[in-house]
Amino acid sequence: MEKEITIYDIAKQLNISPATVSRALNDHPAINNTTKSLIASTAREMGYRINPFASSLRKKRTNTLGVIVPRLNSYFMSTVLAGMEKEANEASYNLIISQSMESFKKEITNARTMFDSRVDGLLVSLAFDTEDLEHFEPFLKRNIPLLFFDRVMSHNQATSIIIDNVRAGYEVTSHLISQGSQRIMHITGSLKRNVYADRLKGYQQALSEAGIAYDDSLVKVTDLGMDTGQWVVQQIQEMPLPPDGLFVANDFCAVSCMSALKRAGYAVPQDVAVAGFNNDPLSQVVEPNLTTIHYPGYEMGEIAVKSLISHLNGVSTSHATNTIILRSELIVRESSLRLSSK
Amino acid sequence: MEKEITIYDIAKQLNISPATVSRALNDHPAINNTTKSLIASTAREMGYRINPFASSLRKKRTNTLGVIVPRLNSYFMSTVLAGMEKEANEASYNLIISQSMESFKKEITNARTMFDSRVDGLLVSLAFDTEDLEHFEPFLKRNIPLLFFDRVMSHNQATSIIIDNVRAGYEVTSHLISQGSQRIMHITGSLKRNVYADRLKGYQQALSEAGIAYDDSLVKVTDLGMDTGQWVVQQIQEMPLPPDGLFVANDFCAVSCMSALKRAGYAVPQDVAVAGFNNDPLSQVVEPNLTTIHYPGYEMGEIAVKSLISHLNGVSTSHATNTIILRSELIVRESSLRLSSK
DNA sequence: CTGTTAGCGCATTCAC
DNA sequence: GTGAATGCGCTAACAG
Repeated sequence: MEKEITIYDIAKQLNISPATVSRALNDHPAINNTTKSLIASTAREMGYRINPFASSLRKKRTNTLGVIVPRLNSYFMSTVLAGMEKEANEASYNLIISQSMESFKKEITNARTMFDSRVDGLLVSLAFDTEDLEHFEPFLKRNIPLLFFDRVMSHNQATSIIIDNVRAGYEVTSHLISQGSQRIMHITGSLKRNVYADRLKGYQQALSEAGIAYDDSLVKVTDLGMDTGQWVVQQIQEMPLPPDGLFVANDFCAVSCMSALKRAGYAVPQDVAVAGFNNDPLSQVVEPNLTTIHYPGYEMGEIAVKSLISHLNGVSTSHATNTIILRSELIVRESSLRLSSK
Repeated sequence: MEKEITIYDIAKQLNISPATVSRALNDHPAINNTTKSLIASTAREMGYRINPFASSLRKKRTNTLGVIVPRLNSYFMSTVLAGMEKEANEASYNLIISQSMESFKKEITNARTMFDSRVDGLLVSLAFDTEDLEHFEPFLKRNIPLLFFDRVMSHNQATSIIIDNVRAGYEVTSHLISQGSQRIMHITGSLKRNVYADRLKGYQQALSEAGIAYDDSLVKVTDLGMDTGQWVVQQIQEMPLPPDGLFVANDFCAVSCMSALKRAGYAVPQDVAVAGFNNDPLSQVVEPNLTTIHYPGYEMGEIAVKSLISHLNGVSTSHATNTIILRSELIVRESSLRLSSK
C-alpha cells in the first residue's frame, strides 16, 4: 500500500514552500518557469496526484458536470455522451451520468442526487412525461448553469441545444409526398416533448403545403416501444382507407413498424413507404434500408459541454440564455423510394 | 445566491457541538434518538446538504465508483448500467461512467482518469483489443478493488462476473443442429475476449458432440459492425458449399446478416437459420424474429456493484477473488425454426 | 451520550 | 518571485 504524495512532500524534497508548489502545479503566472518545470518533473517522479477533494473544498467547485438522459441504450445518446466526454476531458471535467428511464419521478431523484453531488453544471435531456422544471430550481438558485439538449423545455435561465425538428419533420413528410404518398400516418411519442411536438408541426406544414387535408386519426401517440409496430398495423387494418406512408419518430420504432407491416402482407415501400428518425446504424442494417434524418449527436454533445464550461468560466453571472440550433439532414434510402428505380 | 449551511450553523442553532451534529447526521449509534431526529429535522429546515468534499477529504474515501465500458449504445450495456446505478444509489455511491470505444488506448486513458478521480472501486468491461491489465495495476497497488464484468480477463486480484459463454454457445449451436443445420457458420468478435472465445468453444463442443467435423473456414472474426452482414454474405457466395446455419455473436450483427442474406435471395430460416446473442429488443422487432440468448444484464449490474461495495466494507484486505457466473437462457424464435410449423 | 481538539490537502490572502 | 499563515467543512480520536 503506497503512501499518497502531497504538495508538502514535494515542497520538502525541493526545500521550497508548499505554496510555491501549489502555484507551479496550477501554472500560476508569477512563478519562475525553471522552478515550474523542476516542480513538475519531481511531482511526476514522486508519483504525485492532486487530491481533488482538498482542491474542491478549497475552491468551492468540483470540476464535475452532471448529465441526466432518458436512456443510454440508443446509438444517438451514446454518441452525444461520447462528444460530451471528449470535451469534458479536454477541460478536465468529470461527468456523472444517470438515466431517468423516461420517468419524471426518477428524473427528480436524479436531479436531487446531482445537486447533492454539487456538480458545477447540469446537462439534461427530458423524460417522456416531465411536466415542469421545478426540480431544477435549486440549481438556478445556486447559480449552477443548466443546459437542455435534444429534449428541451424553454426556460429563461437555461440554454437549449436542439435541431430544427419542425424543419426535419417537414422534410421527411415532403419527401414521402414527393414519392407519391398521400395518406401519411405519423407515429410519435409524448407531445409534451418538443422533439415530437415539433416534428408533428413539420408534418402538418408539409401536408398543408401539398394541399393534403390534415387527418387527426392518422397521428398516433405511442411509447415508441417494441410493441408499437404491431399495434400500428392493427390500427391500419381497421381503417377503411389504409395509409400509404408512415413517418415514425425514431428508427427503432420505424423498424418495428416495417417488420409488422411486412408480416401483415404489406410491401415496403410499394404499399407503404416508411421513414424514421435519427440515422441509427440500425437503419442501414434492415431490409429495406430505412429513410431517416441524420442527427448530429456527437457535435451536440461537444457543443453542450463547451457551452456549459464557457458559461462557468464566463465573465458575468448574466444568464445569457440562448438556443443553439444544429443542422440535421434527410437521408433517403429504399424504404421510401417508390418512384425512382430500385 | 443562497449561503451554504454547514454543520456549524446547525450546531449553533441548537446550541450543541458540531461533532454531535456530524454524528447524528451519520446515524452514529451513540447518539440519543430524540436529538438525532431533532438534528435531522432542523437540518432539513435549514436546507443543509453535506459537503462531500470535506467528508471525502477527511474520510479518505469518495463514495464514487468508476465504470469503464466498451460502448454505451447497446440495450445490454444500458441495462447493466441501470442495475449498477440502482445498487449504487441505494448504497449512496456515485457512478462515473466512461466509454473506451473498443479501444485499448482509450481504455488506458479512462483508467488513468478514474485513478486520478480517486474512485473507491472500479468496474470494467474490456475493449476489443485490450492486451493486458497493466493499466489497472495502480488500483491494485492502492488496494482499490477491481471487478470485471462480461468482458473479463482472469486476474488473481480481481473478481469477475460473467455468464457461461461456453454453455450458451453450445446451446445455440445445438439448437441450430436440432433444426437440421449441418454447416453452421459462426460470426464472432475478437477472440482475445472471453465472451467470443468461449462462445466459439461452445460452438465447437456442440459440433463435435453431433459428430460434425469442425471447419475453420466457417468461423469468421469480424468487428460485428454494420457492414459485417454484407461481407459475410459475400463470403458465403464464394463458398462451394454455402452454410445452412449462422450463429452470430450479437443481435445487431445477426440482424445485419439476416438482412444481407435476404437481399441476396436466401430465405431465413429455410435456406439459412440464424441465431444471435443478447436478447436485444431489436431481436423481436425484425422479421423473422431472432433466436437469441437472453443475458441477465440488469442483474449483472446489480451484483457487480453489490459485490464491489461489500468488498469495500469487507472485514479483510484479503482479495477473495472469485468468479460469479450468472444464468443465461436460449430464446427460440422464428429465425431458426426450420422443423416445427410456423 | 456529548464536547474539545486537531488535521485531512489544498489555494489563497498578505507579507517580503 | 516566493514564503507563512489561515481556513474550506467535516470526522475521528480522546476526554469526560
